[in-house]
Amino acid sequence: MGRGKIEIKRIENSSNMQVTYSKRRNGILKKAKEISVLCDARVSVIIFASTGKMHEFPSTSLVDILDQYHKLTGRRLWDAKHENLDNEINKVKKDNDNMQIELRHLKGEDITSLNNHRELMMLEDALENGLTSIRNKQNELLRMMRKKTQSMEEEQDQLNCQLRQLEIASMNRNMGEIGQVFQQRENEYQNQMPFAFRVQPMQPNLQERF
Amino acid sequence: MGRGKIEIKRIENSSNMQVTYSKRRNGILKKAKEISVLCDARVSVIIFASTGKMHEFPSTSLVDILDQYHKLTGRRLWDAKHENLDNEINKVKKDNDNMQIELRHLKGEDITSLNNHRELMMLEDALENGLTSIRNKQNELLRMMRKKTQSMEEEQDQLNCQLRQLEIASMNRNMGEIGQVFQQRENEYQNQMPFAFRVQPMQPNLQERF
DNA sequence: AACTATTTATAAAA
DNA sequence: TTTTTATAAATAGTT
Repeated sequence: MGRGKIEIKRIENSSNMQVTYSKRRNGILKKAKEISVLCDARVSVIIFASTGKMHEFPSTSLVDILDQYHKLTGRRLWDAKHENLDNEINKVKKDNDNMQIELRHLKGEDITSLNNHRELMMLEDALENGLTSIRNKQNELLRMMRKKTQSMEEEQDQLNCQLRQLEIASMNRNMGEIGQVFQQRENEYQNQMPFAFRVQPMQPNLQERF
Repeated sequence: MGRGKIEIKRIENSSNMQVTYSKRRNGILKKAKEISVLCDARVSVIIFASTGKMHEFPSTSLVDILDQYHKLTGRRLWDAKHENLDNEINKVKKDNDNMQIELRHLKGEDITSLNNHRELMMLEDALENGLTSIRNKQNELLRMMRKKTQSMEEEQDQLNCQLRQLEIASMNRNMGEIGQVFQQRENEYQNQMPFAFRVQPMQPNLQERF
């Protein structure tokens, strides 16, 4: 279809090839669009020029087409990662379902389906064990709290005691100052007063404890 | 390009469409091959008929083409899918972990980490509820079993009764025969014997029940 | 990028 | 389906 017939072999003239490529590429994409409309077909065309540039029809939804490709041919176009993810998700989902059922059973839901005694008894045992553990734990907590409060009380006692001692010490120091004042005066008046009136420090025994 | 010009819109006549599809499909595949040779291009054409049948060019190595597609466009066709799968897997795994923890707690395991009373009490409640449900269910089962045995007993009683009746009926029939024999004899000796010795059928009231 | 002679594709018919 | 054939469409070579 042109001025002359051409052989179907690589066009060596680069610019000729470029032109032909452009024309034929448009032709194919147009025809792809046409058949998809005329015949209700799904078409994917991807063309890479030798230069590396790409053109495609349709411009989207290749994923869908590839899914269909996989379904029909059994040829898997996706990589191992995809498959792994699929497998993993299935496994995890199964685990999930099982656990959900177990949980619901433990909570006493959906047990209408359980009609054999053995299963019910196993459930009961599990629940009783759980309850025992929980109550032990609670008791333990209680004991710990009691211990804690007790030790806190002791600590407070000790602190109170220390506080009192500090107060006493402080008081004592004041007393000491007063004593010094008296001493001073005593010295001043030493020669004027007989020894019988000399003042002794108050509570001398408390000073020993400091 | 045919006997008449056609509009590019869905061909409603099914067999016409079929013919057109076949011709145009061949046309596109041929042109794909041609451009790939003429212009040293890489081409992938995949066509699905509305019936689901697939044709492609080239018949292999789509994967390579898709690799190139990815390199050129940066659009990784499976990234979106992978991401979705990743998200889903993470979500499900999280659910899984939570459920596992809940399960272990309900079973009284790993509760050392639970140090607040509120949680422990909630657990306890859940377990007690579960236990109540289970026990209710067990009671229900027990009741059903009792009912069942009761109805079975009743049925057996009834069967026994019917059996006795059959026995009685059978006996009665035998008695009847014996009675007939006596009757016969009676007839035979009727003239020789006075009426005072005539035999009456045994247990005449049992016959009424049959 | 347009033109156009020619080839090719294909619509309708068989 | 495939073939035939008249015609539309595509395009090779030219401008």
